[in-house]
Amino acid sequence: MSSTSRESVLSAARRTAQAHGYGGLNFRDLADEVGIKAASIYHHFPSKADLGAAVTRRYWEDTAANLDAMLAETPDPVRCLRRYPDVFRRSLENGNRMCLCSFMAAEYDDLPEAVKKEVQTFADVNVAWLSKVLSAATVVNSGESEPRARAIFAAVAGAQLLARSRSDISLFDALIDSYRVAGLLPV
Amino acid sequence: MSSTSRESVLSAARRTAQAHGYGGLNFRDLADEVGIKAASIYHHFPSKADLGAAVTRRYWEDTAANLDAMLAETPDPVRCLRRYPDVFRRSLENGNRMCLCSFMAAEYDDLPEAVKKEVQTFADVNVAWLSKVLSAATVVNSGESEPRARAIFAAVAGAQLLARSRSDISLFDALIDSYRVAGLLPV
DNA sequence: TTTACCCTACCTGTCAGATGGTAGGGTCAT
DNA sequence: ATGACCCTACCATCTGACAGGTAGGGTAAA
Repeated sequence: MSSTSRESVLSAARRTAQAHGYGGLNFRDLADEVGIKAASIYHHFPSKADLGAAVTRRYWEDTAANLDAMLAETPDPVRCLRRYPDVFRRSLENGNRMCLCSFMAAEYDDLPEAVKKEVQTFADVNVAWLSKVLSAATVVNSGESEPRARAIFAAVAGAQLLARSRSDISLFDALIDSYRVAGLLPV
Repeated sequence: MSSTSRESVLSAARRTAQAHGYGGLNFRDLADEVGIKAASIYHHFPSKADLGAAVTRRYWEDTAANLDAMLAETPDPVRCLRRYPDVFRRSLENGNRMCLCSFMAAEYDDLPEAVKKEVQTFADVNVAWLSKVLSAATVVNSGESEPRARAIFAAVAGAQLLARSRSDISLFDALIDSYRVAGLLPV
């Protein structure tokens, strides 16, 4: 029971930030959602910046775990790579939300330093995983896997952003498909 | 002399929104920047939503004009296509800012309806232009130019987002380069 | 040409609501 | 009796919005 509030705040904040960004987070609404009072959140997180950093850190930790689980489940690197866009697709499925860190990349100028750091780590985690799987798949010349990983990450994030602005998941699917046709993603 | 304030508000709002989004716009700061009082902005724009829509509309109008000018200046479609990412690069050069409509795509849930409409038009303008130039360049099978146009638009927007989150223009350049290597953009 | 009227552009003053944050106190398990 | 957890009650600040006023310029009937 004890640490449940903290966890609830964390996951409510995550959901909210995926729809409204860091700026859209506020203690009162968060508290209402969790069922405690706004001031009580300060017991778990000394400031909004701390909450933001904790949420973002948890976000990339979860993502890293998901990606590793996916690779364990689908060891064939080409098939696994094929599933990568699903990670971003799921946010859209979940109420037309988007990647927390893409949103925060937009809000970059207004982010506390600690939050910026976690946002960058999210990108690092994705690029590292993609780079590893690309290498294993040998779809790309060795030494080219990291630039390609970055390109895939950026392009998929862009596809999510555009699809969100139309509330249209099929647009996301079409974009990923076009990336494959064009050769950015392996077929 | 008369309509100068309105224009000043419009361009100040554009600069601000490219760094802080629609949510980052506020009448007082805008008024300070322009040199009038906050309430006076209501003389030109009846509400924040109206201001937001006007700014966004002006933004895609300017972009459309820029793209057309570029095509007039560089009629060779392949060479012109090569210059397309520069449109997005310039925002980064200008104080690590980003595309107004990419930012607003993230803020989509909190946007007034009139603003959403203009944001979508911005995407339409870009895709239409890219599609036209892709067709002329015959780098893509006919019928494939529009999906490819969308893919390029989304990918370039994603590259800008990632580069912004690192305040690193050379990362943007590297991403565009990777897109070319991968075959998404013509070399 | 004077009087009456209207328009544009901006101002002062104010308000209600939201926001991040603080002080200090209560409850309950260990 | 100590600390984890949560509360009530505030506060300062910011925000979009509005009411009402003013200064200057144009228009037009008398």
